[in-house]
Amino acid sequence: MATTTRRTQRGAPSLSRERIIDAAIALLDAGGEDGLTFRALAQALATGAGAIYWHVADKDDLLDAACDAIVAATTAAAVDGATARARIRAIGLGMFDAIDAHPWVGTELARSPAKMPMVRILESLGRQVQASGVPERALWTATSTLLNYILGLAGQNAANRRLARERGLDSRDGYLDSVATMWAQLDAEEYAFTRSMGARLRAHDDREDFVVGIDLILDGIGMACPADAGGMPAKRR
Amino acid sequence: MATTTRRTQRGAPSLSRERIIDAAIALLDAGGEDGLTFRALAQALATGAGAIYWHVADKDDLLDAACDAIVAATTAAAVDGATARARIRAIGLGMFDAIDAHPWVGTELARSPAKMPMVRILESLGRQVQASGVPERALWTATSTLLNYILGLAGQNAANRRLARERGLDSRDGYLDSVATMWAQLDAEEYAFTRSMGARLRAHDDREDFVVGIDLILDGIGMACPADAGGMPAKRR
DNA sequence: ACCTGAACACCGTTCAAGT
DNA sequence: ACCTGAACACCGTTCAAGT
Repeated sequence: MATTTRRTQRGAPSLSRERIIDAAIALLDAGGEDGLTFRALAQALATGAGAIYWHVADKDDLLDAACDAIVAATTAAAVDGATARARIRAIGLGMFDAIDAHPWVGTELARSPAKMPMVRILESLGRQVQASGVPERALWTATSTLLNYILGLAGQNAANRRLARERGLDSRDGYLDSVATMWAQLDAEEYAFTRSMGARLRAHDDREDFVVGIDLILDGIGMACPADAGGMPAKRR
Repeated sequence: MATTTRRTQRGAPSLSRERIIDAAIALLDAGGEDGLTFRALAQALATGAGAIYWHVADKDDLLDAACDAIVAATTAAAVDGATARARIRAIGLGMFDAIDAHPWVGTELARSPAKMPMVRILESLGRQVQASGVPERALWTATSTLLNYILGLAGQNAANRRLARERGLDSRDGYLDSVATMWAQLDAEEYAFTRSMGARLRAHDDREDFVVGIDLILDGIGMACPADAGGMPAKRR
């Protein structure tokens, strides 16, 4: 930020929790989870490593705060949609895109349940599931199934991005290709199903498949599908 | 193993990939992901840290192999069930119990997609989804939705166990209690849904909820429910 | 109150040297 | 072929000392 220099001139504290979190996010985006180091952070902020500990408890605290900054912005933005179903899709897609832009968020979500980021997602989803008319006793199961699905996919996406980066395969296609090739070398009998999915793996669109999965769970919950006439669950897709 | 001593006496190689993996699993079970260290491993095997690198590429390789040993045993054991639906439940529960016994497996699965452990689960699930009569074009989505749900829950369970351990809360109840207490302190309006789920959180049974989630997804897939007369998807639970 | 930066106790990994 | 263990290049975290 250009304002930082001026602020420092005036003698106001040069460091703040917010500046530290912003710098941490920048490092994480640039270099993945390995990119965030107290030494790198200190250098980026032109300070000593120890100074950071005045504003932040430890690395876990910093990671949580960075993750929460992304998740809070995402859940706050995902409010569009005419129906509850559409709004649930929007929340899911918001998380998908956020993790696409910041893969480390997917890893961090898997590491820190029961913290604020998770509560935000739970609250957003739960409200919409409730609004859709799911009966009281099914609310918890329905919402946590959705949440676990989203988290599972988030973790996988994050890990895939990390592996692609480590192997120097920048393009998503190159990475999927290498996985499909590995699948093709599996035993033909023992891994018949996996092998048969190779073509699908190469061709598939993560984001599209993600929404189909959400819809499938919503069907299972028994939530009315807007395309349906009578509001009964869709039978097949 | 008792035979190890004898083997060493005969001058056969004292170290093997298998022995290393077994020792790694023991360390991971005893001390979580932090418990596995090349130094601790070397000490447990009464050898030098460098010797391990003759049998194992690096820590990632070791972690993958340890994870795969657990997952392979789990998928191989989960073959029971009269219907495809029952067999899918068995696979899911097998993974649930394996991660309950070895929480680090949940973390590792989130870290290494497209490796053998994941392929094993994908294959087991996919075969049963296929056997249940899900149409060809829906196979990929149905299977990967199930897989992502299982992985998401696996990761959360693993993280919860790790946090409970770190905070010294051995009992599961104590940990859930601390989370529920945190939820109760949230803003009453902004987090109305989460707060309303506090009682459910304290009372719920992870394992039972897990199966309900699987059933819910299977309903969404449109898989026949054995309890149903006509084989149509259940409408409500 | 806030910052500095050297120091501590660890890591994973490598590698010359041994057998 | 297999093992040893010291050494290297890192970590997160602490803490006396400064302003």
